[in-house]
Amino acid sequence: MSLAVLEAPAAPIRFATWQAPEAMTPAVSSKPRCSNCHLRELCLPSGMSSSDVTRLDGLMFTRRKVKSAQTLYREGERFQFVYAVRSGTFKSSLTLADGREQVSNFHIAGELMGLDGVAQGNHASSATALEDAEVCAIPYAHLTELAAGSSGTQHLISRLMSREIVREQSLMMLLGSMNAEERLAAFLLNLSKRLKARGYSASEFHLRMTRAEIGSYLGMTLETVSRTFSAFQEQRLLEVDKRHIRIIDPGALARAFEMRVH
Amino acid sequence: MSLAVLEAPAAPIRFATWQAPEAMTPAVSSKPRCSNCHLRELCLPSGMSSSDVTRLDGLMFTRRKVKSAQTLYREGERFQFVYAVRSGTFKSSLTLADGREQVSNFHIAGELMGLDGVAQGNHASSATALEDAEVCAIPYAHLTELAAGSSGTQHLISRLMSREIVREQSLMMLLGSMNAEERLAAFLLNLSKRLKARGYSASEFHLRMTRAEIGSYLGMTLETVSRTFSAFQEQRLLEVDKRHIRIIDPGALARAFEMRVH
DNA sequence: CGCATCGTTGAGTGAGCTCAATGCATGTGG
DNA sequence: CCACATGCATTGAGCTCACTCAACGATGCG
Repeated sequence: MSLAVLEAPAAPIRFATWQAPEAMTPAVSSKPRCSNCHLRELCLPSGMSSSDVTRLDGLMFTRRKVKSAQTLYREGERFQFVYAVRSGTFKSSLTLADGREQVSNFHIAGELMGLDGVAQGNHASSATALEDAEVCAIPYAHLTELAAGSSGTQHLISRLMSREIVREQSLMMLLGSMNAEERLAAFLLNLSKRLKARGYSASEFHLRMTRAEIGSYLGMTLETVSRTFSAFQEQRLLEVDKRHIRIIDPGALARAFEMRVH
Repeated sequence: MSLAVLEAPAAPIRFATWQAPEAMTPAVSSKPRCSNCHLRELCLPSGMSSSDVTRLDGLMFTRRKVKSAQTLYREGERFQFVYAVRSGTFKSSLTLADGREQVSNFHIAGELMGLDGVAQGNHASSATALEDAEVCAIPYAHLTELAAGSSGTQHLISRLMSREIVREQSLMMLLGSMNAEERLAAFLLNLSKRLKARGYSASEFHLRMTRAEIGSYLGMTLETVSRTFSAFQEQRLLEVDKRHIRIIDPGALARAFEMRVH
């Protein structure tokens, strides 16, 4: 890959009209629908009117199981599908020249992956399952077809992308102006909120990623991640047992970086 | 502001249909058009077919002059317009709790600002002119109206947003895995490329931002920026006189970080 | 069982931070 | 026109946080 901040403007790209699902995607018994999905409040239809969600049911997409450590797509591959996580956890990552990987995001149920591929028509990052997972593979060309006849769907796509821009801006802020404790605190509180929104405990959870992956995401080494976990435990903010985390004092954890970010 | 990585999913947002331009935007003699703008290859119409650009001429927008140090919009303000830079330089920034600002981008002629506002309906960052400047203020609601009748315009918006996502991913990579010299080299080469694409010299230019702003953007202190400039000068990679930069050895500058990013 | 992966912890180091002094350019008011 | 203030950049000195290198234990898989 090459650093996008160094790239010249992109060449024109046209997306083909969507056609029949490919052989690689396993056949499903009955057509899956967004409107009766238990993740509809969090996922693609989030914030849509019910009539728009009904329209979204016209969307042809397939479910796909992904085993732990398998990749859903790799950077540079042709961009065809946007993926919504149904279950499991994914990481998005880029590979640096020296072989190290840079993790750019983690995705849990109800979250979308692959929108970075729209820009160039190729995926800008790779997506790897951190545990056995299932996704909805949504043909992007078909999604835009649908959007052509529905301003609700059109706004939806724009909003999802803009949200991604805002999210990354925050992460840049984190990487640009926080120390190790603040970074890890922000990461844990963010994960906690997302899990809570999905009906899981906000205070106790299991990390699906290694210390190295957390470190890569937060711009620090795995040793520093480990030491910072230990430090939080000594301060009685957390209980840490390998990947099992219990947040004892969320307030103090929040204060760790609310000094910098209001 | 609050860190978006900590936020729960957004509430539904509807954009009003665009109406007449507001009193705050000065009247213009004749309706400005994209199709005969000298920046059309770089700006909004970039990569569009000529028929789509003709369609884009239906877009009602106004020109607006901005004095140095004036803000175009502030974080939290209602998002109404997307801005295209016609001349001058802008910075996008967020304000941290301790009063420090975090610069998230610099914008020069032909570049867009404000797309981060789509997500929440409010601007997620502020835009400040670093020199006297002029922008095209494009009503976003009107842009989406236009997109509803044109898949080319619709793709354009998606692609521009996706490009922004990819750009920020690169910056995250920079902030997460590069040292001071690599960061400054990447910044200078990026600026050089963008200036070259606009017909300016790639090797000699004037920085419109302070050392503090560069430092904030790159995640380092102004002193380290200054020292790194001096180091590059000693290595005969640059000639630096305050804000005037001459790149002597672009190859060596590129090698400074091509070791990490291919 | 043996090997690989993952996590923890220690010791030492250094890149980049903070604090501080100084110089230069520009603007302003008397 | 001078005196003074202000903003920006440079440079030095010292320190510290997070990095590198290393050892070691635990876990899990083929």
